[in-house]
Amino acid sequence: MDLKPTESELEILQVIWKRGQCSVRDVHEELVKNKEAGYTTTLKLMQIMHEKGLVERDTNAKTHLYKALISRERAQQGALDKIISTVFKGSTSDLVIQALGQHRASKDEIDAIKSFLDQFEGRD
Amino acid sequence: MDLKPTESELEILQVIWKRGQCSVRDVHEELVKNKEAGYTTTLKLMQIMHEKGLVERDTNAKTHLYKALISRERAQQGALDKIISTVFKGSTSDLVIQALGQHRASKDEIDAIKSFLDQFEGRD
DNA sequence: TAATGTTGTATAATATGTTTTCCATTATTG
DNA sequence: CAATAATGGAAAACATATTATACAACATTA
Repeated sequence: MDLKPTESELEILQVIWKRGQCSVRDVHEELVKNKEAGYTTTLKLMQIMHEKGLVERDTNAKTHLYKALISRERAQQGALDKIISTVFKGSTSDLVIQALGQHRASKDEIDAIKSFLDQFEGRD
Repeated sequence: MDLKPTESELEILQVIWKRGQCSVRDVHEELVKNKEAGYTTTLKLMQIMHEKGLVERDTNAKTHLYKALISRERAQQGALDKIISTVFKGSTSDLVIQALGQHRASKDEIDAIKSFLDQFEGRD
């Protein structure tokens, strides 16, 4: 299984991840809030995603319901792996530092990350 | 200016960033260490990158010399912005935590990140 | 100096992958 | 059954990647 969603497929996955289970129309309504898109375009993409095994669907009712077969976490990791190797010379800490440096995190975020880091302390 | 390098363009930029100034052959020799590629393919890609304004070139000598017009940092930020919005719901700290969680950073890396975070402390 | 080989760039054609649209068909339900 | 909504397939429209071929510059040497 390849399981590497394209750009548009990710937009659709976003919606499915958020709502859990969606009809094509559900997804489409959500997408058009942010961009132009024809209904059949959304439909077609979801069909393709089904062929690729990115989503499954329940065809019992008239309106088919789609669910994600790839987790948000896995897609996140895939995206991270890709950019770490293509622009960050393989260095995760470079990525982390660049992300934090630009973003100017809030105190809460910083604390969340610090306490997350504490988990690892004394483990090596 | 759009300035969003494709996958292959990034591979080429890697080499240029590392060496500073390159002929097509320089880049090509480096690329073929890691993958199959025809010389004219590399040439064509670099020509396209020139058209897009990703690189500039000095055509005085017979062998043209290319330099990057986009910095590694900017490409990194662009890549980060993209995946933060497409898979991380806009949350930078989610990205950081996911990156660290998977990667199992070394103590040195953790310390580097912590001290980096300390810079921000008390700034909000 | 004319012929030849080498190395480089340019261009055109082709292949591949993604996104989008159109339309005929099928299924559901009022 | 008719109206409505969804599906599936074909194909156009794009973007990206690859390859083949042509041509220019230059050095070498017979």
